[in-house]
Amino acid sequence: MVNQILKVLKKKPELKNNQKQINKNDYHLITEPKEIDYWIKEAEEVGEVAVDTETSSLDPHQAELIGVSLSTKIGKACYIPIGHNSKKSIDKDLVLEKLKPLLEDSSIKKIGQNIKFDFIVLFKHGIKISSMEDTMLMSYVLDSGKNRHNMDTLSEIHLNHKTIAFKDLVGSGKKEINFSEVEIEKAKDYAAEDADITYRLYKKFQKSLKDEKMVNVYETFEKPMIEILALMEIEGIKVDPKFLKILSLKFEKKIEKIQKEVFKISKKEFNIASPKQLGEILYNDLKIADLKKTKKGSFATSASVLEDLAFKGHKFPQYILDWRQVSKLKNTYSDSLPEHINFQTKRVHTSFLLAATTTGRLASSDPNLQNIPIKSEDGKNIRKAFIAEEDHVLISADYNQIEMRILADLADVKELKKAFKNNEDIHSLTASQIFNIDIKKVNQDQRRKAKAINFGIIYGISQYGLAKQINVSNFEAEEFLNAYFLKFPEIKSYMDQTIKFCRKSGFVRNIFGRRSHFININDKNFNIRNFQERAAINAPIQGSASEIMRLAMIRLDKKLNEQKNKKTKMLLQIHDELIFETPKEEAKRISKLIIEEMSSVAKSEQHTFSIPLTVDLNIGDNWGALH
DNA sequence: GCGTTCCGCTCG
DNA sequence: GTACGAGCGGAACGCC
Repeated sequence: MVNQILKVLKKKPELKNNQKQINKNDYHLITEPKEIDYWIKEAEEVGEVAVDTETSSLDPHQAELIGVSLSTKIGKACYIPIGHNSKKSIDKDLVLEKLKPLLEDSSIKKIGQNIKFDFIVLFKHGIKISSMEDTMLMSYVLDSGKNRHNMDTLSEIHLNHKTIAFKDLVGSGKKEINFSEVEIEKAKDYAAEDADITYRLYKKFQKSLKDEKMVNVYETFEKPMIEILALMEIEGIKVDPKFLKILSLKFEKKIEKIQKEVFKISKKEFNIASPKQLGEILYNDLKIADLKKTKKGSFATSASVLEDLAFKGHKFPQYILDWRQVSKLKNTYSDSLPEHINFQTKRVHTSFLLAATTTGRLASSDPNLQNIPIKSEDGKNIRKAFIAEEDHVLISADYNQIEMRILADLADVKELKKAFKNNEDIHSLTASQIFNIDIKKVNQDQRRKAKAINFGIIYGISQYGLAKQINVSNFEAEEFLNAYFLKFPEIKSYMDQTIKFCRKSGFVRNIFGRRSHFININDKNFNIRNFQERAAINAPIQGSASEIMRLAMIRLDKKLNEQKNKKTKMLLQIHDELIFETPKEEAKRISKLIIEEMSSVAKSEQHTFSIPLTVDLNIGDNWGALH
């Protein structure tokens, strides 16, 4: 709820009345290959060039190249049409032959907006762009959390200029046409503008990064990730569609069976997936529960509500929970993953988003491979569909308790640091501290509660939230927290200091200097303010962890490239875990290397941690076998 | 019909 | 009225 309010606040750049007109007289349409030479010479002289590709699809793995635009000077750009349905289009091979040396020349910077996309598209055409700069990532480093980082928004905010909308060119819905059908003159205006705007933004952001001392974050944690992630996306991962088909059928049967039981009780058929209809049945027909509503005034049928009812012995809500779980697995995973298998590579290629989170974490989409099920038995089966090629294995390596370790380092928590150095069980230690008992006498329930508190701390806990989570009274939760802060006073002080700093500055910094902005931290609305405070406490912890993983990926990429045959491929990152694919005979040797490199990030030019980073590693022929 | 929001589920 | 950070699918809604 609060989150949604904040999202609304975040959108909407406001154009000032005196909007700047960008002169388009200096936008050139290239009509024959030799005209390109002029632009290459210009790029060589200035040592940098803004580049943008136009394609037939938003999916770079199946996108056809339609055109390339270049800009070497503010206000001056060209468009090279190579895949248009028009006689004016130039021969693609000739153009790429000319552009290849420029794009691969490491002494000339190639500036793009989300240039990972262009890298992938051109890689498929035999060109490997080097020396990349990215305005999207510069913007992200400068104000993660304040704005979105797409070019239209950036142009409006920083240049006070509204760009030509892509939709105005191609239309939308059924009437949408392919970019290759767009009239070349219009395509030129649009594409040249994109390159021009990108170059303008680059110049502006370059200065801001220096002024705000954010160059290191951009250079160290963003730029090296572009190529690494692009190559991971291009590599993809093998998924067994037959296995998923069988799972879908199994889920289908299970869904039908549960549905029958549900209708037996409701005595009529309805759409179980509709919270509205379900609410009617639950509250009006069956009258199982006291009426509960969501904030918007509709019936509340969330898992926590249904779980409470199920706990009281009702069968109906438990059936609904089971139905939802299985239909989620079917709709989101077993039915949908096979549709993402690339028809040429036979593998699934996710997209890793570098500028999507407020903390510096990556996100994954189309499909999201960072939320593949693991917690339920049915869910685990989905993971078994992710497999290694023949004679290969998958390796998974994950950081152990990374966020608690960061908290220990960041807040300088003596007891925690000691425990990590001695390789103790951190939740048991916490339990022994807050319940004041010997660590050997900690029972399951005490450890469970301590674990919940440790998580809560990382999330910027409230006693109310903790009480709900571990099902104790508010009073008891408060007692636990008091005991906790008494034993770990440095944590309390970290939390207070962090909020204080954020109130004053509007942002917090993680260990490596990245900022996360919380511009509503002083909001007069209690909910919004508290929400931002919790997020501000969490951001340096979650953010530092993501930075550690970035450094590990950069080190590993370098080490793997130094290997003789370079057969081991990094495939996926799931926040604190990396997945690799490697020939069987290399697995042992490479595993050692992975553990070494990941652990060694504890000591880097960027930061020396006061605690060790330990890594757990597993090998198997499918992802399901790795835990 | 099409785009956006709500609700609920998945993960770290 | 609440744990932090994400993305996706289906239903509902709102606007032609």
